[in-house]
Amino acid sequence: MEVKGRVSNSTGTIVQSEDEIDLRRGPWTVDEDLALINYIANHGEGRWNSLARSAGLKRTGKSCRLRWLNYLRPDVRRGNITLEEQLLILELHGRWGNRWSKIAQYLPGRTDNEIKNYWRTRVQKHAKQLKCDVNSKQFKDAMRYLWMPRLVERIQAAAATATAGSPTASASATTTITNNNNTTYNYNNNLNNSFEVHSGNMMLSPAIMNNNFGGSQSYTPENSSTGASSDSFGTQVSPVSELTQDYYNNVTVVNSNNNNNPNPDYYPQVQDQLSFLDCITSPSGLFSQQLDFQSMEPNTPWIQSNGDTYNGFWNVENMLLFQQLTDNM
DNA sequence: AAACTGCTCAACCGCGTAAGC
DNA sequence: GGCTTACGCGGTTGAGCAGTT
Repeated sequence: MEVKGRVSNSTGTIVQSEDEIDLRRGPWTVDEDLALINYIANHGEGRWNSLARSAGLKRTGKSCRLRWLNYLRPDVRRGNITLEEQLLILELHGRWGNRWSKIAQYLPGRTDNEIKNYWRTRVQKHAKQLKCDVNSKQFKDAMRYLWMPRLVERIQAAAATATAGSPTASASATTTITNNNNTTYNYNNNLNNSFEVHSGNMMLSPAIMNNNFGGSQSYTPENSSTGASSDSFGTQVSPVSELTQDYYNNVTVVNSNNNNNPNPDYYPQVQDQLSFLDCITSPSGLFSQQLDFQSMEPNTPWIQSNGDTYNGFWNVENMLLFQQLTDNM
């Protein structure tokens, strides 16, 4: 797809500025991705307009920035949104609304775009099914009193299953992924480090969850609820992720600092960082409004047997619960 | 097998704001 | 203070895919 950049002058005549000649739009090609990755590896990011020109990309700086931040960054995390992430998104959206980038700060590796898409496609869909506005009190209460407690239950269950079922593995273990072309990628280098960093910075890291829910094992990639959930981090690799991974494994963009963070700039310490323990237990915590997860009756199935949280939630039973909830208000 | 429908998500757009001159 | 440029954010679009009829 290639479009010529065109603008109209004061008389309405279509003119073509030098900068807009051959300006490309639409999906990025592998070559473009490589050019961008290569350029940023050598020169760093920022100054996106000049970067686009210098890298020989016929793209706007804006487009380059978006492609890098949302897709090509080595630490961008792909795959399904995990249960912990779902819970966090629901809670943080309740707190901040559509402040996607702010919410994304608490989900390392996730982009604001991804969270926004998640909210629009999954959460808003259920509001639509319930015939109420996503910002209505009814729907917010349904999320708070039905959806979120069930998510916590699922997270606990996943943690318990992982504790019982899998031997503790070394955090430095290699994760090997083989794609359809039988190309193998070992996640024991930078990305594995970045994964550990993710777990360390993650507000709802499995370690935290275990601590809060009675688990005692230390966190490892294998026993993480990330792995136990339907999420496929580490098992679902997009072509471009492979490209980036391959590039970073073989062409080498090595971060040598000792904190294992490949690029600390991506995850600045959030000033008012939340404590999940506080969220659950503190009277001033996020979930403090008469919400007691531990005493919630797990009477209604939260998920279907296929593990699909969303499709299984708004079943008849929960719809009735929702009805009762709204009737009592 | 073809047509249709719904969903997902990458990419674009417009706007507000910060920074630099 | 005003202008320009760059950046970042949130809203929206549309291509591609999967599922259904």
